Amino acid sequence: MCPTITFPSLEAMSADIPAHRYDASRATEIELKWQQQWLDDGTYETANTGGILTGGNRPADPDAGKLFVMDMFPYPSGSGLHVGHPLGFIGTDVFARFKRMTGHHVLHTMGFDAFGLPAEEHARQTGQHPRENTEANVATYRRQLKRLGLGHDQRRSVSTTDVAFYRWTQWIFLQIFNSWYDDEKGKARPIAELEAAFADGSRPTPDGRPWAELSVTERRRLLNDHRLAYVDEAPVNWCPGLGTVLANEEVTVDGRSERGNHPVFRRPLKQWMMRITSYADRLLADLDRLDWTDAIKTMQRNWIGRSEGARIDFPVATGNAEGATGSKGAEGAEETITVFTTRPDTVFGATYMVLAPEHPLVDTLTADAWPEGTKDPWTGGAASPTEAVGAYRAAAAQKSDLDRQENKEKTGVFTGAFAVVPTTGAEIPVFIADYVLMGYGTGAIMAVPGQDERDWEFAEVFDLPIIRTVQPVEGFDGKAFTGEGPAINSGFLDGMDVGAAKRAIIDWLETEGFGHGTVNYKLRDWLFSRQRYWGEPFPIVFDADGEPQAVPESALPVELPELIDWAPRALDVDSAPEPPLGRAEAWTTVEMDLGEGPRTYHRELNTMPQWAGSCWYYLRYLDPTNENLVVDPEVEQYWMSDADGRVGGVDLYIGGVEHAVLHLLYSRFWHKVLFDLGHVSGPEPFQKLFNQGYIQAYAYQDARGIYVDAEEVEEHGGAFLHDGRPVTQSYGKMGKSLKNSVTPDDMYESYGADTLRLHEMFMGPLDQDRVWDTSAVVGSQRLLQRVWRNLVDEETGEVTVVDAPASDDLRRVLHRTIEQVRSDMDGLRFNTAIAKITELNNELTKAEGPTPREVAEPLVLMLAPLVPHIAEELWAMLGHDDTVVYTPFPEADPALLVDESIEMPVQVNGKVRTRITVDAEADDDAVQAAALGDARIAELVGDGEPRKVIVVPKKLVNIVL
RNA sequence: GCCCGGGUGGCGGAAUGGCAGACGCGGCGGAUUCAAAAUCCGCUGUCCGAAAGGGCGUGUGGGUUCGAAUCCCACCCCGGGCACCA
Repeated sequence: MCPTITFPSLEAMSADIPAHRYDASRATEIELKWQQQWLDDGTYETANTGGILTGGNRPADPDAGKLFVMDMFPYPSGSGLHVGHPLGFIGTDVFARFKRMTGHHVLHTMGFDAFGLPAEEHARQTGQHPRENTEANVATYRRQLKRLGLGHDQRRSVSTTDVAFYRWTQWIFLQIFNSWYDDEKGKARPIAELEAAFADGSRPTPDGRPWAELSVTERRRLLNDHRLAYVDEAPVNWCPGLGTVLANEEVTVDGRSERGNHPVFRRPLKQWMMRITSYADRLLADLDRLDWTDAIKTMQRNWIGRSEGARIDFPVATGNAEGATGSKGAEGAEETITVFTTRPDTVFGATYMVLAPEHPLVDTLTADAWPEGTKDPWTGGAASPTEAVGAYRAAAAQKSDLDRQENKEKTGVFTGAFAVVPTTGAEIPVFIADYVLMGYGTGAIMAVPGQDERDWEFAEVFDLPIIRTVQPVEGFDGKAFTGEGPAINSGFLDGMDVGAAKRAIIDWLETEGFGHGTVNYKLRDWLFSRQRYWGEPFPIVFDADGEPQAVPESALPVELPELIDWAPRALDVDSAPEPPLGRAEAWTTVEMDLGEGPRTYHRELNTMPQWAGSCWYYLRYLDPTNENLVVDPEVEQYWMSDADGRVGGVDLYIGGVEHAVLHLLYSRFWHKVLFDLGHVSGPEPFQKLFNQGYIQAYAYQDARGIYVDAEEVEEHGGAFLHDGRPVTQSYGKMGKSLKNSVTPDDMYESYGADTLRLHEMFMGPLDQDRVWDTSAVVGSQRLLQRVWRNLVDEETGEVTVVDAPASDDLRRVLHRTIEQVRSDMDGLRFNTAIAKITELNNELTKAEGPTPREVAEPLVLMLAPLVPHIAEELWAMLGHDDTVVYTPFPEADPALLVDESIEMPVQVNGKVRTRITVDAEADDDAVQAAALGDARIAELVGDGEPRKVIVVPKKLVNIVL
């Protein structure tokens, strides 16, 4: 036998690191091992209580509370995940894991929002077909998320681009299409019920003709006018840069596309709309029932923009007819201008009217010649009203939204028409001006310069009279007065306060037939079609008359045709949008029998917007394989209802604040429609919403302003150097453009996934933005190393934990830690939970001798939600053969939370001067005596009596001299 | 302009009427080491002081309170949202 010579490994020789230290390579080994184990065991598969997906885990306790924890699903861009992306994912995962350990039945999974502009734009950049591109990106995301150790039920993961998924997106579209909003009942109803009501005469047709006398096309049009999804020719946001139209919500304040920052133009176009405005009041009212932050609720409230006021009809005094005045109402006049106002009480101060340039009445009203009394500035220098109006409208149409915003000087021209103020009979001139917007209210206003700043400005420019109808407060020296005060110059309203005057004038308007109290909303109907390839096709065909008809449910899914040439064409401003699906020639027409025998129909060539899939994906998580129903009602009820009498829905939804009015509003709307139609059990999708902060990173620019690789920058005495040259520090979103990305892969290599998870949770409160600093990550790794070292011998790899009892002090620290960690985790305060765990571990480090099992095990269990892999490993090393995932979270013994004696600070005049130790049960008098008896205090108090002594039980003593 | 957040050591942050700065990063000192790394121990808001101890200190100014980072008033700065919305 040859003598064997053993060499220490190179690594051990060079680094001289103990063989069993918890370092990056050990972490990686542990992590990959447990990830495979979890997968093999189906550890994160959650059982439904009924329906199809009954396999998987569920708590033994039949009364265990359910918990549906969700992230806003990502769109898999493929341009590289950085450490900022998974912050929220880790947050939900830690919470879900904590809740599993406290006995809850937890549903947690993740899907992919893979249709829509971002995915298509990315495909465009890579030149790949969107489907290939998307599928590759989804696969990458799945791998990256798995490497993080996220406990998702993989069986429930969906992608919006799966045919099996978008089949149901189309089905929901048909539900919406086949519904109308019954204002009396305040809910959506099947369109068939409206048809029945027309047919049996219980509901008259608009023109009064019996249903039976209407032609098929007339009936169809009438019904189509009522549907919640309808085609409308309306001014839309046309974005040639993206080759598509956009929803209002997708256009930024400066009139550019939210995606890609391309200019957006208004142009009329036939498009699909969704009647979200019917739900404005409910979307607003139900916000009160949600557990969301006020910031998000406020944004939604502002977007919905409810305001109370009145509609008032102003008869038009045309040149050839006597102006209709008096008490017979506006019906007698040839034309009336209806305005919306929040201040009907100021109608006596209306001295002119303004229509939006696009207002439909403008053509009818515009006079042939300037009437008597026309002032010079009113004409815009034109020879006739027709000419002036034409020129002004042309100029207004040229203006972009940005122009309008930047230049708020008042412009306008007189139409040559006059209207009659119903309360006074006064004739006032009618103008058009672009400060009145067609998209709000009625597109027309009564101008009351005395009480409205904009009207005052206009009145000054155009030399129009100003009548105050509210008495300004003493000392008011401004122009328009918008505050509270008694009515003046207002006939029968005089002396009333604003509220009373509003009520009185509305009564009068209603009695006299000149108007009525009403509520107005800023919210517009939702533009729902896009001229893009990568989206859900509409399950709609058009008949020979061009009326849309639903594809029967049996014909779903309407599959997206494979196209070689799918890219939108580069288009100029004046070109018409051109849906790429028009290039799938064999697909565009279809032979079908929709009840009138086989006929040829044209398919809808637009696709749905990105939001379609995200509007309802959470429902599919519940029952992802159901081929007969969008979601089994029993399963839906179980996961979406709320036992605590709250509105119900997803129990915790974490995502970015950027979806405050887009996804979160659309989704609520769809959910309410599904609720009205009986497909879901509650009116709201998301009970609790939490917005995680953003991770940003430092970026560095050299003297030329060029960004340099942040990784290569070194700090020397407060100055930053790159390649020896000084650079300036700033910070912003991580990404290629700022050259400051740090990827999870970098972190896995240096520290492992558990350290990354721990660090992201430790950086600060989950809802706060924070700046990434890679050099700080080591602190989280050190914690795990110390925990490891307190339980395991680094040299031998042997567990050092002993079964001897812990000292009383250590035991108290443990139980206090358990108590605090529980409440911190429950409140998503992971940063402070980690700090408490660190303190406990520091106690172990300090203590002489090995760690007692009664501390080691709770420590591992408390860490388990945060760092599941190392926890699982240590749990196994401690001799357990079950997973930590479902092991009960430690509970504090209340008896150990109270101390026998406590230390109390003693203040003199509010400044801490000393500390005394007193019995925890000591009463206030005893504490006071002890404080006054302290030598240092006695010295400060001196001979005199303290004026007052305040004893705050168990907190402190304050002696006032 | 209006509406939300926020402002605390060199840095991330903790404390929501009761000991300001928990926990971590960074820094300084020590132990260990031939040396270094790693590890462990100690110190680390600031000023005065040898020390004991004391002064000051949570954006600014005022107020309430025995006591304020925390509550109230006014203002400044930073971030976000909305904005000719009648």
